[in-house]
Amino acid sequence: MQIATWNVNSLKVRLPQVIDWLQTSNCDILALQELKQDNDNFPLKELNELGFHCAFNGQKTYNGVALISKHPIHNITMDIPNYTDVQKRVISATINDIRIICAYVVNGESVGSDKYSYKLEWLNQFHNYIETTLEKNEKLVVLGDFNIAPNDIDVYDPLAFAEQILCSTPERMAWNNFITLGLHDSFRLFNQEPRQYSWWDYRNFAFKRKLGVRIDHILISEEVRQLALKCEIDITPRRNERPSDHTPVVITLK
DNA sequence: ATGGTTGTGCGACAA
Repeated sequence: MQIATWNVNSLKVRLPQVIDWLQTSNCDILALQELKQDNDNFPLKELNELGFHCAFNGQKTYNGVALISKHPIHNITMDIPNYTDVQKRVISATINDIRIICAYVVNGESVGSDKYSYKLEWLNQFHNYIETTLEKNEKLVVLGDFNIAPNDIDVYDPLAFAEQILCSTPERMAWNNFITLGLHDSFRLFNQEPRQYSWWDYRNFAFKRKLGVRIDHILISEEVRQLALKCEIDITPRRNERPSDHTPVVITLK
């Protein structure tokens, strides 16, 4: 059983790549972020015809998240309950007895900006939502674009990124608060190497120059950790024509 | 590099 996360930066543009990747990877559950389209435009018919179940929470132009699954999707929850947020960033559901939370965390633009304040408040609300969910679901996977590089090893130039967006102490504290809940950074359970990135800026040939950041993550509860066989970043889609700036991260469970 | 590129949607804004 494979579960993956991928920020596609426009599902409209990336749909052929998503379908191609679903078929070549043989992934069971794919969590998408940054659909950048409203629900009326979600390619439901096309994905259904290929045998996938879908749940989606989109909006025009920005944000938007979805779950695409070979298995039926149950108990779908949109957004963070009891937190008023017009931006569509979260969708949760149960698939094969595993509770899945797919998130597109606020980017935050730059430290000290209004968007940064929103990011920190959003992360606090998200933490509370995960905590509540964990009380009711032993098998939990929280995955998506976290827009946080947890440690200096996750950044190509730690000095340049020090206390900047994606790497600031308050953001990393928010990440550590997820870990304190008992969740594991599944990628680092299996790989301690540097230069393991999930996002590369479109500008300055960042991908070719291997200047990336690891900001897309799969957090797993202890009960899921017992099932985990591996977690890998698949950089092949980043080599596509007209790629997303992010690439998929995939966990394999027993 | 206070630049650079991509996406939405057609001018800015977001990332």
